[in-house]
Amino acid sequence: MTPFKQKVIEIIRLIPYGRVASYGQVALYAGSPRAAREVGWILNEHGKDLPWWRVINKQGYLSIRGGSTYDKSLQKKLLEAEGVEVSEDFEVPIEKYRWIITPEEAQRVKLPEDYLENKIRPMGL
DNA sequence: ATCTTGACTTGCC
DNA sequence: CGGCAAGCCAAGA
Repeated sequence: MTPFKQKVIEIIRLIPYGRVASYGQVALYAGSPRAAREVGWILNEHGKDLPWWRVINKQGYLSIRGGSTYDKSLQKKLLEAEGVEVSEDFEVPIEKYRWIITPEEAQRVKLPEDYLENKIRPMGL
């Protein structure tokens, strides 16, 4: 269990009910802006202990692949149960539901200071 | 040690 | 819209 993994798990647990975050966003908050792929790997491994359905890709699509333990239909159901809109083709208006970390939470997970000073936001925001 | 893969993202046609 | 390459980090072969 690497520190990065621990962080990622911590971050994902911070995502509130009814909100979503992208893989890249989680990676960013965990201190490695480009480790989005690793986030997916971690979710696949620790999904059972996490609100895995609140993590989607940046374009708003549910990224789960066929072979995974989890599937899009279940994710769609779980999201809708929290009030998040999911279209027929599994697209979510992510900007509408995106979770932005608060300074308090950032401190709790020891997010490097410059992330806050520069007011770094999720990629593309 | 080296190479491939992946629930990703971005940039460049 | 769509495809493709590169970057990233860890796991497995």
